[in-house]
Amino acid sequence: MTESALTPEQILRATEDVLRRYGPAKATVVDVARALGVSHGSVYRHFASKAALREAVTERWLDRAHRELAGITAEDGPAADRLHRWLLALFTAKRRKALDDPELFATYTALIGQTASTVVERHLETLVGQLAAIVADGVAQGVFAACDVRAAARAVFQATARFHDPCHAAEWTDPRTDADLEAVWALLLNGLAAR
Amino acid sequence: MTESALTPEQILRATEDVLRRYGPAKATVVDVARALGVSHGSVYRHFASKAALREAVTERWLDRAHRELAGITAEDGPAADRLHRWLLALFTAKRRKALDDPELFATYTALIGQTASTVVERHLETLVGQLAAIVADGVAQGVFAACDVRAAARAVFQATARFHDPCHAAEWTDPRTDADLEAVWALLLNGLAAR
DNA sequence: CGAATGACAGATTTCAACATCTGTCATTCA
DNA sequence: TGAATGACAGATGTTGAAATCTGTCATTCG
Repeated sequence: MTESALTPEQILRATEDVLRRYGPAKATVVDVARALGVSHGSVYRHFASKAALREAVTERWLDRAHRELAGITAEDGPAADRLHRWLLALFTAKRRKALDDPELFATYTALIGQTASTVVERHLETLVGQLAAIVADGVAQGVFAACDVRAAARAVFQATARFHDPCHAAEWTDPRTDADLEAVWALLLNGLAAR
Repeated sequence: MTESALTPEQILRATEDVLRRYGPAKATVVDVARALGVSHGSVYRHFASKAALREAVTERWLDRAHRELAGITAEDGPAADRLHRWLLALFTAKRRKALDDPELFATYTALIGQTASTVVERHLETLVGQLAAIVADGVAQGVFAACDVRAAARAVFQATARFHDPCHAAEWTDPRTDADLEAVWALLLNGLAAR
Protein backbone atom coordinates (compact mmCIF):
# COMPACT_ATOMS: atom_id res chain seq x y z
CA MET A 1 0.00 0.00 0.00
CA THR A 2 1.48 3.33 -1.03
CA GLU A 3 0.99 5.07 2.28
CA SER A 4 2.26 8.44 1.06
CA ALA A 5 0.55 8.92 -2.33
CA LEU A 6 -0.72 12.51 -2.31
CA THR A 7 -4.04 12.54 -4.19
CA PRO A 8 -6.17 15.54 -5.27
CA GLU A 9 -8.94 14.03 -3.16
CA GLN A 10 -6.77 14.19 -0.02
CA ILE A 11 -5.84 17.77 -0.79
CA LEU A 12 -9.47 18.77 -1.26
CA ARG A 13 -10.47 17.20 2.04
CA ALA A 14 -7.60 18.90 3.86
CA THR A 15 -8.47 22.23 2.22
CA GLU A 16 -12.07 21.87 3.30
CA ASP A 17 -10.94 21.29 6.89
CA VAL A 18 -8.59 24.24 6.80
CA LEU A 19 -11.27 26.48 5.30
CA ARG A 20 -13.74 25.43 7.97
CA ARG A 21 -11.18 26.04 10.72
CA TYR A 22 -9.71 29.37 9.59
CA GLY A 23 -12.27 30.68 7.10
CA PRO A 24 -11.57 31.75 3.51
CA ALA A 25 -9.85 34.98 4.56
CA LYS A 26 -7.23 33.33 6.77
CA ALA A 27 -6.75 29.87 5.23
CA THR A 28 -3.45 29.52 3.37
CA VAL A 29 -1.94 26.92 1.07
CA VAL A 30 0.80 26.52 3.67
CA ASP A 31 -1.88 25.54 6.21
CA VAL A 32 -3.23 22.92 3.83
CA ALA A 33 0.26 21.51 3.21
CA ARG A 34 1.00 21.45 6.93
CA ALA A 35 -2.26 19.57 7.60
CA LEU A 36 -1.11 16.95 5.08
CA GLY A 37 2.48 16.88 6.33
CA VAL A 38 3.91 17.86 2.93
CA SER A 39 5.57 20.96 1.52
CA HIS A 40 3.26 23.56 0.01
CA GLY A 41 5.02 23.14 -3.33
CA SER A 42 3.47 19.67 -3.58
CA VAL A 43 -0.02 21.13 -3.53
CA TYR A 44 0.82 23.12 -6.65
CA ARG A 45 1.60 19.88 -8.50
CA HIS A 46 -2.12 19.03 -8.28
CA PHE A 47 -3.79 22.45 -8.35
CA ALA A 48 -2.64 25.37 -10.48
CA SER A 49 -3.40 28.03 -7.90
CA LYS A 50 -5.02 28.73 -4.57
CA ALA A 51 -8.05 30.01 -6.46
CA ALA A 52 -8.36 26.71 -8.35
CA LEU A 53 -8.20 24.86 -5.06
CA ARG A 54 -10.92 26.99 -3.51
CA GLU A 55 -13.09 26.55 -6.60
CA ALA A 56 -12.68 22.77 -6.58
CA VAL A 57 -13.62 22.60 -2.90
CA THR A 58 -16.64 24.81 -3.50
CA GLU A 59 -17.77 22.76 -6.46
CA ARG A 60 -17.76 19.53 -4.44
CA TRP A 61 -19.57 21.30 -1.63
CA LEU A 62 -22.26 22.65 -3.96
CA ASP A 63 -22.73 19.26 -5.59
CA ARG A 64 -23.20 17.58 -2.23
CA ALA A 65 -25.50 20.31 -0.92
CA HIS A 66 -27.85 20.14 -3.88
CA ARG A 67 -27.94 16.43 -4.70
CA GLU A 68 -31.41 16.26 -3.14
CA LEU A 69 -32.70 18.75 -5.71
CA ALA A 70 -31.73 16.53 -8.62
CA GLY A 71 -33.84 13.80 -7.03
CA ILE A 72 -36.95 15.97 -7.01
CA THR A 73 -36.29 16.94 -10.62
CA ALA A 74 -36.11 13.29 -11.65
CA GLU A 75 -39.30 12.23 -9.85
CA ASP A 76 -42.57 11.50 -11.59
CA GLY A 77 -45.69 13.13 -10.21
CA PRO A 78 -47.50 16.46 -10.35
CA ALA A 79 -45.15 19.19 -11.55
CA ALA A 80 -46.65 21.89 -9.35
CA ASP A 81 -46.02 19.87 -6.22
CA ARG A 82 -42.49 19.00 -7.31
CA LEU A 83 -41.73 22.61 -8.16
CA HIS A 84 -42.98 23.66 -4.75
CA ARG A 85 -40.85 21.06 -2.98
CA TRP A 86 -37.84 21.88 -5.15
CA LEU A 87 -37.99 25.57 -4.19
CA LEU A 88 -38.46 24.72 -0.52
CA ALA A 89 -35.57 22.25 -0.61
CA LEU A 90 -33.31 24.80 -2.29
CA PHE A 91 -34.10 27.43 0.31
CA THR A 92 -33.79 25.00 3.20
CA ALA A 93 -30.44 23.70 1.98
CA LYS A 94 -29.06 27.20 1.41
CA ARG A 95 -30.18 28.41 4.80
CA ARG A 96 -28.82 25.35 6.56
CA LYS A 97 -25.45 25.78 4.86
CA ALA A 98 -25.31 29.47 5.72
CA LEU A 99 -25.93 28.69 9.39
CA ASP A 100 -24.21 25.32 9.88
CA ASP A 101 -21.25 25.74 7.56
CA PRO A 102 -20.58 29.49 7.57
CA GLU A 103 -16.95 29.34 6.47
CA LEU A 104 -17.58 27.24 3.37
CA PHE A 105 -20.64 29.36 2.68
CA ALA A 106 -18.38 32.42 2.88
CA THR A 107 -15.97 30.71 0.50
CA TYR A 108 -18.83 30.25 -1.94
CA THR A 109 -20.06 33.84 -1.68
CA ALA A 110 -16.49 35.11 -2.11
CA LEU A 111 -16.37 33.21 -5.38
CA ILE A 112 -19.39 35.13 -6.68
CA GLY A 113 -18.44 38.35 -8.40
CA GLN A 114 -15.01 36.94 -9.05
CA THR A 115 -13.96 37.38 -12.65
CA ALA A 116 -14.55 34.20 -14.63
CA SER A 117 -15.96 32.08 -11.85
CA THR A 118 -16.94 29.12 -13.98
CA VAL A 119 -17.99 27.11 -10.94
CA VAL A 120 -20.72 29.48 -9.80
CA GLU A 121 -22.00 30.01 -13.33
CA ARG A 122 -22.19 26.28 -13.93
CA HIS A 123 -23.94 25.79 -10.60
CA LEU A 124 -26.59 28.38 -11.42
CA GLU A 125 -27.10 26.95 -14.89
CA THR A 126 -27.59 23.51 -13.38
CA LEU A 127 -30.25 24.85 -11.04
CA VAL A 128 -32.12 26.70 -13.80
CA GLY A 129 -31.86 23.56 -15.92
CA GLN A 130 -33.52 21.51 -13.19
CA LEU A 131 -36.27 24.11 -12.86
CA ALA A 132 -36.79 24.03 -16.62
CA ALA A 133 -37.18 20.25 -16.54
CA ILE A 134 -39.94 20.49 -13.94
CA VAL A 135 -41.66 23.33 -15.80
CA ALA A 136 -41.51 21.29 -19.01
CA ASP A 137 -43.15 18.37 -17.19
CA GLY A 138 -45.85 20.75 -15.99
CA VAL A 139 -46.52 21.90 -19.53
CA ALA A 140 -46.64 18.30 -20.72
CA GLN A 141 -49.09 17.49 -17.91
CA GLY A 142 -51.25 20.40 -19.04
CA VAL A 143 -51.10 22.14 -15.65
CA PHE A 144 -48.72 24.91 -16.73
CA ALA A 145 -49.44 27.22 -19.64
CA ALA A 146 -47.37 26.57 -22.76
CA CYS A 147 -44.48 28.98 -22.78
CA ASP A 148 -40.78 29.40 -23.39
CA VAL A 149 -39.83 26.86 -20.74
CA ARG A 150 -36.28 28.10 -20.36
CA ALA A 151 -37.38 31.72 -19.92
CA ALA A 152 -40.07 30.70 -17.44
CA ALA A 153 -37.54 28.72 -15.41
CA ARG A 154 -35.22 31.70 -15.39
CA ALA A 155 -38.07 33.97 -14.25
CA VAL A 156 -39.01 31.61 -11.42
CA PHE A 157 -35.38 31.45 -10.36
CA GLN A 158 -35.04 35.22 -10.30
CA ALA A 159 -38.40 35.78 -8.62
CA THR A 160 -37.24 33.57 -5.77
CA ALA A 161 -33.77 35.14 -5.52
CA ARG A 162 -34.64 36.45 -2.05
CA PHE A 163 -34.77 32.83 -0.92
CA HIS A 164 -31.66 31.38 -2.49
CA ASP A 165 -29.23 34.13 -3.46
CA PRO A 166 -26.43 34.38 -0.87
CA CYS A 167 -26.60 38.18 -0.92
CA HIS A 168 -29.89 37.79 0.97
CA ALA A 169 -28.46 35.36 3.53
CA ALA A 170 -28.73 37.86 6.38
CA GLU A 171 -32.51 38.02 5.86
CA TRP A 172 -32.97 34.26 6.09
CA THR A 173 -33.16 34.27 9.87
CA ASP A 174 -36.19 36.58 9.80
CA PRO A 175 -39.08 34.45 11.11
CA ARG A 176 -41.40 35.75 8.38
CA THR A 177 -39.19 34.29 5.67
CA ASP A 178 -40.93 30.91 5.40
CA ALA A 179 -44.32 32.58 5.09
CA ASP A 180 -42.86 34.99 2.54
CA LEU A 181 -41.62 32.14 0.40
CA GLU A 182 -45.07 30.57 0.50
CA ALA A 183 -46.65 33.86 -0.57
CA VAL A 184 -44.27 34.24 -3.51
CA TRP A 185 -44.83 30.59 -4.39
CA ALA A 186 -48.62 31.12 -4.47
CA LEU A 187 -48.11 34.02 -6.87
CA LEU A 188 -45.78 32.04 -9.12
CA LEU A 189 -47.97 28.94 -9.17
CA ASN A 190 -50.88 31.08 -10.27
CA GLY A 191 -48.65 32.80 -12.81
CA LEU A 192 -47.53 29.55 -14.38
CA ALA A 193 -50.92 27.87 -14.32
CA ALA A 194 -52.79 26.95 -17.48
CA ARG A 195 -56.22 28.53 -17.70
CA MET B 1 -29.99 88.99 7.22
CA THR B 2 -28.29 86.65 9.65
CA GLU B 3 -25.46 85.60 7.39
CA SER B 4 -24.06 83.04 9.80
CA ALA B 5 -27.13 81.10 10.99
CA LEU B 6 -26.18 77.43 10.81
CA THR B 7 -29.26 75.45 9.83
CA PRO B 8 -29.78 71.66 9.70
CA GLU B 9 -30.60 72.13 6.02
CA GLN B 10 -27.18 73.68 5.35
CA ILE B 11 -25.48 70.88 7.22
CA LEU B 12 -27.36 68.24 5.24
CA ARG B 13 -26.41 69.86 1.94
CA ALA B 14 -22.77 70.11 2.97
CA THR B 15 -22.79 66.50 4.16
CA GLU B 16 -24.23 65.38 0.85
CA ASP B 17 -21.43 67.19 -1.00
CA VAL B 18 -18.77 65.73 1.25
CA LEU B 19 -20.22 62.22 0.91
CA ARG B 20 -20.27 62.57 -2.86
CA ARG B 21 -16.69 63.84 -2.91
CA TYR B 22 -15.07 61.42 -0.46
CA GLY B 23 -17.55 58.55 -0.21
CA PRO B 24 -19.11 57.19 2.99
CA ALA B 25 -15.90 55.44 4.07
CA LYS B 26 -13.73 58.57 4.03
CA ALA B 27 -16.15 61.41 4.73
CA THR B 28 -15.77 62.82 8.24
CA VAL B 29 -17.74 65.24 10.38
CA VAL B 30 -14.63 67.42 10.40
CA ASP B 31 -14.83 67.58 6.59
CA VAL B 32 -18.45 68.70 6.81
CA ALA B 33 -17.61 71.37 9.37
CA ARG B 34 -14.67 72.58 7.28
CA ALA B 35 -16.93 72.86 4.21
CA LEU B 36 -19.24 75.08 6.27
CA GLY B 37 -16.44 77.05 7.88
CA VAL B 38 -17.49 76.10 11.40
CA SER B 39 -16.06 73.90 14.13
CA HIS B 40 -17.14 70.26 14.10
CA GLY B 41 -18.63 70.71 17.56
CA SER B 42 -21.31 72.92 16.01
CA VAL B 43 -22.52 70.08 13.82
CA TYR B 44 -23.27 68.08 16.96
CA ARG B 45 -25.62 70.79 18.16
CA HIS B 46 -27.93 69.88 15.26
CA PHE B 47 -27.29 66.14 14.81
CA ALA B 48 -26.72 63.73 17.67
CA SER B 49 -24.14 61.64 15.83
CA LYS B 50 -22.42 61.02 12.54
CA ALA B 51 -24.80 58.10 12.01
CA ALA B 52 -27.83 60.38 12.47
CA LEU B 53 -26.36 62.78 9.93
CA ARG B 54 -25.82 60.02 7.39
CA GLU B 55 -29.33 58.73 7.95
CA ALA B 56 -30.87 62.15 7.48
CA VAL B 57 -28.97 62.66 4.23
CA THR B 58 -30.00 59.22 3.01
CA GLU B 59 -33.63 59.81 3.89
CA ARG B 60 -33.77 63.03 1.84
CA TRP B 61 -32.02 61.28 -1.02
CA LEU B 62 -34.46 58.34 -0.97
CA ASP B 63 -37.45 60.68 -0.84
CA ARG B 64 -36.23 62.63 -3.85
CA ALA B 65 -35.31 59.51 -5.79
CA HIS B 66 -38.71 57.91 -5.37
CA ARG B 67 -41.07 60.85 -5.62
CA GLU B 68 -42.00 59.70 -9.12
CA LEU B 69 -43.30 56.42 -7.72
CA ALA B 70 -45.80 58.13 -5.46
CA GLY B 71 -47.16 59.82 -8.59
CA ILE B 72 -47.85 56.49 -10.29
CA THR B 73 -49.51 55.22 -7.12
CA ALA B 74 -51.84 58.21 -7.02
CA GLU B 75 -52.88 57.98 -10.70
CA ASP B 76 -56.21 56.69 -11.88
CA GLY B 77 -56.20 54.11 -14.64
CA PRO B 78 -55.77 50.37 -15.10
CA ALA B 79 -53.98 48.90 -12.08
CA ALA B 80 -52.03 46.34 -14.11
CA ASP B 81 -50.48 49.03 -16.28
CA ARG B 82 -49.69 51.22 -13.28
CA LEU B 83 -48.14 48.31 -11.43
CA HIS B 84 -45.99 47.55 -14.44
CA ARG B 85 -44.85 51.15 -14.75
CA TRP B 86 -44.27 51.42 -11.00
CA LEU B 87 -41.95 48.39 -11.01
CA LEU B 88 -40.10 49.67 -14.07
CA ALA B 89 -39.74 53.12 -12.54
CA LEU B 90 -38.42 51.66 -9.29
CA PHE B 91 -35.83 49.59 -11.11
CA THR B 92 -34.83 52.43 -13.42
CA ALA B 93 -34.43 54.86 -10.54
CA LYS B 94 -32.40 52.41 -8.48
CA ARG B 95 -30.11 51.55 -11.35
CA ARG B 96 -29.63 55.18 -12.29
CA LYS B 97 -28.73 56.06 -8.70
CA ALA B 98 -26.29 53.17 -8.45
CA LEU B 99 -24.51 54.32 -11.60
CA ASP B 100 -24.82 58.12 -11.44
CA ASP B 101 -24.56 58.67 -7.70
CA PRO B 102 -22.41 55.77 -6.50
CA GLU B 103 -21.21 57.37 -3.27
CA LEU B 104 -24.67 58.20 -1.97
CA PHE B 105 -25.84 54.80 -3.15
CA ALA B 106 -23.00 53.29 -1.12
CA THR B 107 -24.10 55.37 1.86
CA TYR B 108 -27.57 53.89 1.49
CA THR B 109 -26.36 50.30 1.19
CA ALA B 110 -24.06 50.79 4.18
CA LEU B 111 -27.16 51.76 6.18
CA ILE B 112 -28.80 48.42 5.39
CA GLY B 113 -27.94 45.72 7.89
CA GLN B 114 -27.13 48.38 10.44
CA THR B 115 -28.81 47.73 13.75
CA ALA B 116 -31.96 49.78 14.09
CA SER B 117 -31.87 51.52 10.74
CA THR B 118 -35.26 53.14 10.96
CA VAL B 119 -34.73 55.03 7.73
CA VAL B 120 -34.35 51.98 5.53
CA GLU B 121 -37.21 50.16 7.22
CA ARG B 122 -39.50 53.15 6.76
CA HIS B 123 -38.44 53.46 3.15
CA LEU B 124 -39.23 49.82 2.41
CA GLU B 125 -42.56 50.07 4.21
CA THR B 126 -43.44 53.10 2.11
CA LEU B 127 -42.68 51.21 -1.07
CA VAL B 128 -44.72 48.15 -0.05
CA GLY B 129 -47.52 50.51 0.98
CA GLN B 130 -47.54 52.06 -2.49
CA LEU B 131 -47.62 48.62 -4.08
CA ALA B 132 -50.49 47.65 -1.82
CA ALA B 133 -52.45 50.71 -2.92
CA ILE B 134 -52.10 49.74 -6.59
CA VAL B 135 -52.97 46.11 -5.88
CA ALA B 136 -56.06 47.25 -3.95
CA ASP B 137 -57.12 49.35 -6.95
CA GLY B 138 -56.65 46.28 -9.14
CA VAL B 139 -58.90 44.22 -6.89
CA ALA B 140 -61.49 47.00 -6.90
CA GLN B 141 -61.31 47.12 -10.71
CA GLY B 142 -61.89 43.37 -10.78
CA VAL B 143 -58.66 42.68 -12.70
CA PHE B 144 -56.76 41.21 -9.74
CA ALA B 145 -58.06 38.29 -7.73
CA ALA B 146 -59.35 39.17 -4.27
CA CYS B 147 -56.61 38.43 -1.77
CA ASP B 148 -54.79 39.72 1.28
CA VAL B 149 -53.65 42.91 -0.44
CA ARG B 150 -50.84 43.61 1.98
CA ALA B 151 -49.43 40.09 1.67
CA ALA B 152 -49.70 40.21 -2.12
CA ALA B 153 -47.86 43.54 -2.22
CA ARG B 154 -45.14 42.09 -0.04
CA ALA B 155 -44.87 39.05 -2.30
CA VAL B 156 -44.57 41.21 -5.42
CA PHE B 157 -41.91 43.30 -3.71
CA GLN B 158 -39.90 40.24 -2.74
CA ALA B 159 -40.34 38.52 -6.08
CA THR B 160 -38.80 41.57 -7.75
CA ALA B 161 -35.96 41.91 -5.23
CA ARG B 162 -33.44 41.10 -7.97
CA PHE B 163 -34.46 44.38 -9.60
CA HIS B 164 -34.51 46.77 -6.68
CA ASP B 165 -32.52 45.35 -3.77
CA PRO B 166 -29.08 47.01 -3.61
CA CYS B 167 -27.41 43.68 -2.90
CA HIS B 168 -28.11 42.84 -6.56
CA ALA B 169 -26.73 46.15 -7.87
CA ALA B 170 -23.74 44.48 -9.51
CA GLU B 171 -26.10 42.44 -11.72
CA TRP B 172 -28.01 45.48 -12.98
CA THR B 173 -25.53 46.19 -15.75
CA ASP B 174 -26.15 42.76 -17.30
CA PRO B 175 -27.88 43.48 -20.63
CA ARG B 176 -30.40 40.68 -20.02
CA THR B 177 -31.73 42.42 -16.91
CA ASP B 178 -34.48 44.41 -18.63
CA ALA B 179 -35.76 41.31 -20.39
CA ASP B 180 -35.56 39.41 -17.10
CA LEU B 181 -37.70 42.00 -15.34
CA GLU B 182 -40.28 41.73 -18.11
CA ALA B 183 -40.32 37.94 -17.75
CA VAL B 184 -40.84 38.13 -14.00
CA TRP B 185 -43.50 40.80 -14.52
CA ALA B 186 -45.37 38.54 -16.94
CA LEU B 187 -45.37 35.79 -14.32
CA LEU B 188 -46.56 38.11 -11.57
CA LEU B 189 -49.27 39.72 -13.67
CA ASN B 190 -50.62 36.29 -14.46
CA GLY B 191 -50.29 35.33 -10.80
CA LEU B 192 -52.31 38.30 -9.59
CA ALA B 193 -54.95 38.15 -12.32
CA ALA B 194 -58.57 37.39 -11.58
CA ARG B 195 -59.87 34.36 -13.46
C1' DC C 1 11.41 9.16 -14.33
C1' DG C 2 7.82 11.23 -11.87
C1' DA C 3 6.78 12.95 -7.30
C1' DA C 4 8.29 15.83 -3.67
C1' DT C 5 11.23 19.34 -1.75
C1' DG C 6 12.84 23.79 -0.15
C1' DA C 7 14.90 28.10 -1.47
C1' DC C 8 13.52 32.05 -3.70
C1' DA C 9 11.25 36.71 -5.71
C1' DG C 10 7.48 39.40 -5.63
C1' DA C 11 2.86 40.11 -3.68
C1' DT C 12 0.14 40.36 0.30
C1' DT C 13 -0.75 40.60 5.21
C1' DT C 14 0.28 41.79 9.93
C1' DC C 15 1.38 44.82 13.57
C1' DA C 16 2.44 48.66 16.30
C1' DA C 17 3.43 53.42 16.47
C1' DC C 18 1.33 57.40 15.01
C1' DA C 19 -2.34 60.48 13.31
C1' DT C 20 -6.96 61.54 12.82
C1' DC C 21 -11.67 61.28 14.09
C1' DT C 22 -15.92 61.10 17.15
C1' DG C 23 -18.46 62.82 20.66
C1' DT C 24 -18.43 65.72 25.16
C1' DC C 25 -18.25 69.70 27.69
C1' DA C 26 -16.54 73.78 30.17
C1' DT C 27 -15.85 78.15 28.29
C1' DT C 28 -16.40 82.13 25.08
C1' DC C 29 -18.93 85.12 22.29
C1' DA C 30 -22.67 88.18 20.56
C1' DT D 1 -28.96 83.19 26.98
C1' DG D 2 -28.40 80.30 23.41
C1' DA D 3 -25.19 79.32 19.66
C1' DA D 4 -20.48 78.37 18.70
C1' DT D 5 -15.87 77.11 20.06
C1' DG D 6 -11.78 74.38 20.93
C1' DA D 7 -9.49 71.28 24.06
C1' DC D 8 -9.89 66.75 25.39
C1' DA D 9 -10.31 61.25 26.03
C1' DG D 10 -11.15 57.27 23.89
C1' DA D 11 -12.09 55.04 19.46
C1' DT D 12 -10.84 54.44 14.80
C1' DG D 13 -7.84 54.81 10.80
C1' DT D 14 -3.30 55.27 8.53
C1' DT D 15 1.32 53.96 7.54
C1' DG D 16 5.48 51.64 6.70
C1' DA D 17 8.59 48.09 8.15
C1' DA D 18 8.67 43.20 9.13
C1' DA D 19 6.56 38.77 8.53
C1' DT D 20 4.09 35.66 5.85
C1' DC D 21 2.21 33.90 1.72
C1' DT D 22 1.88 32.58 -3.33
C1' DG D 23 3.66 30.57 -7.13
C1' DT D 24 8.13 28.94 -9.57
C1' DC D 25 11.80 26.03 -10.32
C1' DA D 26 16.32 23.79 -9.97
C1' DT D 27 17.42 20.00 -7.22
C1' DT D 28 16.72 15.72 -4.54
C1' DC D 29 14.65 11.44 -3.62
C1' DG D 30 12.88 6.73 -4.32
